[in-house]
Amino acid sequence: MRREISVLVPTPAYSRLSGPLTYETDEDVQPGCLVRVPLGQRDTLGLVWPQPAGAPSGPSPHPLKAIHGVLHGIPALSANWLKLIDFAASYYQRSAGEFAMACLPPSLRDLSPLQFQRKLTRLKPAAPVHVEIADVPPLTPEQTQVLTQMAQQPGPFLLHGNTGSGKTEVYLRRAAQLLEESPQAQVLLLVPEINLTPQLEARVRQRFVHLGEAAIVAMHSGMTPAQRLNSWLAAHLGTARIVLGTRLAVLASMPRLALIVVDEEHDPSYKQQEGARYSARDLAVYRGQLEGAQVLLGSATPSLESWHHSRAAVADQPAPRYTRLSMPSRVGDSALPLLRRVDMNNQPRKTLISAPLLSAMRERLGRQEQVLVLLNRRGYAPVLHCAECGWKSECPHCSAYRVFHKGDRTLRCHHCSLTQSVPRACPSCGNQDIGVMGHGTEKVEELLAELLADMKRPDGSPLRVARIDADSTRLKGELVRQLAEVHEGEVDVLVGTQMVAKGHDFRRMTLVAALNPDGALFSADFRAPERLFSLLLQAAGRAGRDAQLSSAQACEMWVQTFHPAHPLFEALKQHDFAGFAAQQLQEREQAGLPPFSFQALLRAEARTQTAAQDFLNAAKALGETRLPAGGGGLSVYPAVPMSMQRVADVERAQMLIESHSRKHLQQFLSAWQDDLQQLRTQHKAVLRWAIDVDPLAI
DNA sequence: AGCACGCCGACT
DNA sequence: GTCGGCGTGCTC
Repeated sequence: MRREISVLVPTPAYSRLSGPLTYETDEDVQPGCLVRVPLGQRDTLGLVWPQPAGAPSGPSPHPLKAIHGVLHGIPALSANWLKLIDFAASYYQRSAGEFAMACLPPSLRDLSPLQFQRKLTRLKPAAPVHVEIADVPPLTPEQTQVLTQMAQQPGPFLLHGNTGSGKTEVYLRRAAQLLEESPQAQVLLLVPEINLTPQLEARVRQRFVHLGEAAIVAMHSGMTPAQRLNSWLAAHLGTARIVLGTRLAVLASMPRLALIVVDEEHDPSYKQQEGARYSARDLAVYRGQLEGAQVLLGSATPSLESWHHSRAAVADQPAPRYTRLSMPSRVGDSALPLLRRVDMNNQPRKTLISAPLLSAMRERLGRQEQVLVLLNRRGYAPVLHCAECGWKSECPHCSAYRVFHKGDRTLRCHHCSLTQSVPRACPSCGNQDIGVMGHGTEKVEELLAELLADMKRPDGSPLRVARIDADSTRLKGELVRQLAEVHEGEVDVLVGTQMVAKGHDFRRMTLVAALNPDGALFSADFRAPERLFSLLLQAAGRAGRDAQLSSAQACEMWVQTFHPAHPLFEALKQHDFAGFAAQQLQEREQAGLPPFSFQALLRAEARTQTAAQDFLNAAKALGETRLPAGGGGLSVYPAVPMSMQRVADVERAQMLIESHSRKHLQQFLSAWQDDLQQLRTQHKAVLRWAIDVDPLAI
């Protein structure tokens, strides 16, 4: 019997084909089935979508094409999963087809029904094994308390636990409980960056070894297409009981999902920064509610959004959305690091490493302890400049300076990757004597090697200063190798960007220093203080995880600053996240910023800044006719250049839309899409545009 | 986005 | 005479 079915195909919203397409078929295909369909000259993957309610069953305006085939052998994607895609696509203003196809494994797109069949027959079944699980640490009273609450309440939960308080153990225990309760239950464990946490995967595998090797799968963008397909199938078929993945895993098909854990929930990498700009943390909360799975967000420094959503209940106010759980103590009672501030106003101008910090470092190193030095700027010097004529190493294609890398004597643009060798003389006036301005990690590494040249290790060899940043870890496997060196004590001083502050525990590290964190104190980005606090507290948490250290060796976090009395540092000194958050939230509330308002950005890219802004302002004009009189609590701000205005010769501009009501913002944005489509024909100079809902940086 | 069609410059 | 540049337009 010939039937008409709706099918999602991979077409971006701006291709004028935003909705599902209609095809004919003889087969009995249900929503959620994967099919091959003809699309123009192509043969492409499609996802059968529920027929729109009250579908006009009259004759279609155009002759319909028949589907090419069905990918048999797996259950259809669940109604809940389709609903998740539908919600996510509409919330983040993308077409459902684009969203759905983007979260299916890429290699699925290239398989014919026959190839797909063959693939399925080669899958490994799950094989539980009978083994004793070793090394399960005893629970602390706080962990017990938190687990009891999780067993009694539905959530979602925000677990606020200091670094070292044993959050991971809570995740594992709760997962174990739920997996045991139901022999088919599945757990989704999300982490910011899987490359940084290979030891987490090892720990999960060790703890759940009895489920069998196939029951635990990883899911992240670093995997090969074949690996990703295997993991996806295992999750979809229920073979995988635990999925450990990065943000893209939040959209994996898991028919028996019982628990979603979002570790380090504040981490910005949960927000996708291109294509469909979704927040995996926020989708996790929605998905948990949709599928009846418990949601646990964990962090030592929760995002202010999550913290606010877990505030104490107040009469006459809407009930908080999350249940807050707290674990303030460190396992083993190791002390929290002490904060030491160096007032840089009292140091000689242009000091990079102050005398008090250096002597503290030397003292630690003398006791064979390790030191971590943080500077958020890679390369040797951020700018090269000529004192004669004022030339600076600007990038010809971007609104940024090219950074001087001494190691390979290059000038590199960190935005468009333009790399040239360092000129011998000023390219503008020929002056031989060009100098550097500012400092990066390479310079710190070099300087520390000089300053510590007289110190020896117990075996008489010189101290080793190493650097870990995006440059030193460009080659695959380098990060893991370098971190292993630090762990083994081969390295005495580690210099790095914020990438080393995440996720790694260095047992012999007893001093962590941030050389120049002041930039974030007075930044135009209202989230900068939140990120700095989180970074510093996390970095401090790297230190002193070794409970065997005596109190005389108590760990220290050093901060060099021109604003030692800044409230952020006061709160950091007390390890007072709650105080810091309260103060920040108060400022946000007064300024009408998130989480007290909701934002979206419309971004445009064009060859000229004017073209980009013209498009945005035309969109603004059309949008404003849609606003109710008085604006309805919604503001559309004028177009402005982006803070990185030009990248690779493309000019970028953006426009902020703000509302006190998430619903109003949503309604406005979806209606506005029509205007934007219209404008496309009149603004051919605009290369690309995109809406970013809940943007992280403005 | 892909992938066609379509109309103008440098090569066997 | 063809190969190939990317401008414009369509895909149930």
